[in-house]
Amino acid sequence: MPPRKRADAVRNEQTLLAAAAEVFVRSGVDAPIREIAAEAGVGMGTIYRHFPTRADLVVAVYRHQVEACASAGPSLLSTSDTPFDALRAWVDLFVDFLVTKHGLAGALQSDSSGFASLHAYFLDRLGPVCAELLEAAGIKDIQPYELMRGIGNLCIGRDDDPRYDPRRLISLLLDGLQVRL
Amino acid sequence: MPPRKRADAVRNEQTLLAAAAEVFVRSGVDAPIREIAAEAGVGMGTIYRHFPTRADLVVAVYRHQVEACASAGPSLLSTSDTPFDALRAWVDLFVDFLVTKHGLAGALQSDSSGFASLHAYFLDRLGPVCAELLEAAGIKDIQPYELMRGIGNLCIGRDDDPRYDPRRLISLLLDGLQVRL
DNA sequence: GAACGATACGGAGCGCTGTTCCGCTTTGTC
DNA sequence: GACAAAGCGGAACAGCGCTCCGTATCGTTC
Repeated sequence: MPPRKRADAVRNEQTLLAAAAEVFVRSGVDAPIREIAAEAGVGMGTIYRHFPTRADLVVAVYRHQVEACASAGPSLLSTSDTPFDALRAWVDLFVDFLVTKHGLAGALQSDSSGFASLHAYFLDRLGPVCAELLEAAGIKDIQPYELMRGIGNLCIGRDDDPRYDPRRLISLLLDGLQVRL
Repeated sequence: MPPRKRADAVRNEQTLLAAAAEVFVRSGVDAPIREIAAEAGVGMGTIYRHFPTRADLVVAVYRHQVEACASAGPSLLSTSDTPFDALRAWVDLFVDFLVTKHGLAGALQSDSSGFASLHAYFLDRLGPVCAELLEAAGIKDIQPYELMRGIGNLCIGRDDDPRYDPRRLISLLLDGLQVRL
C-alpha cells in the first residue's frame, strides 16, 4: 500500500481545490496556472505535483464542486430564512459549478468517455438534492431535471458577450417560480 | 472607393494563403504564426496586416481551398491517366481541405452563424465537382454528398491517436468503389 | 526533544507563444 | 529620377506552461 500522505499535502490539496474553483469562476477554466497558485498562496510546483495536467485539476474541481453543491443543499435549508432563499442560494452555487462543467469539455479534448460518466455522476448526485429543495419550497411547477437543465442551458455562451448575464435571467426564472407559489 | 492594392501586397496574400494551407495540414490550425510566416518567407507583421485575427486567416484559407478544390476537379480529369486516378487525387486535396474545415469551428469560437453559411457555400461549390468526377469514373454506387460526408466523418479525430490514419481508410473506401466498376 | 530520512514546497528560469511597433524597403506616380 | 504612400520585416515585449532543484517541513525513531 502507498504511504500515508503528509498533513500539509492534504491541506494544500484542499486549498488548491477551493482556490481553483474561485479562479475558474472569476477568469474561466483557461486561467493561468500562476493565477491559481497565487490565489491559493502556493507555488506552481505544488499544483503540478498534485494535478499533473490541467484536465486533472479541472476534473478534481468538478467532483469537489458536485460534492460541495450536494452537501450545501441540506445545510442551506436549515440556515436560510425561507426554503426559497435556500433554493436561490443553492442555484447560485450551481451556476458557479457550471462554469467548471462547461470548461471540462474543452479541457478533456478527446477523452469524452470519461466525460459521460462524470455527467452521470453529477445528475445522480445533484438531482435528489435539487428535488429536496424544490419540495421544501413547495414548488410543483417544475421538475428537478428540467430546472437544472434549463439553468445549464442559460449558462451556455456566458463569456461570448458581456451584455449577456445568465445570472440575471436565472434570477428572473426563479422569480417566476416564486410568483406561482 | 479604396485605392488599388499594391502588386507585392497581392502577391504576399496569395503566398500566405498557400503557405498557411500547407502548414495547417502539417501542424494543424493551431500552428504558431511564426511557422506560417517562415513557410511563406515573410515577416509576422505581414500576416497580421492581411489577417488581423487568426479566424480571418483560417476563413480565408478555407475559402481559398474550396476554390482550389473546385477548380482542380476538371483539370485533374484532363491530366490524369484515368478518371479514377483523378478522383483519387481530388479526394486527397479534399482531405487537406478538411483539416482546415475542422479547425474552423474552434477558430470561430462562438460566431457559428458565419460557419453555417460557409458550410453551405462549400456544399454548393464542391458537390457538383465531386459529381462530375464520379460520373467520369463511371461510379454509380455512391452519391456525391454521401461520399463527401463519409470522408469528412472519417477525418474526425484525426490527431487524437497517431494509430488512426484517415487517409488509409479513405483509400480503402476508394478501392471498394473501384472494385465495383 | 533531538536527530534524520522522506516528502513536499517554492519560484527562478527556460522555451515557446501572440502581438505590437517602427525603421527600412518597395511601389506607383508625377 | 524623385518623392510620398503603402507595405514589409523582425526585434522586442508580455504572458504562458512546465521543469528542476535547493530549501523547508513533516513524521518517525530513539
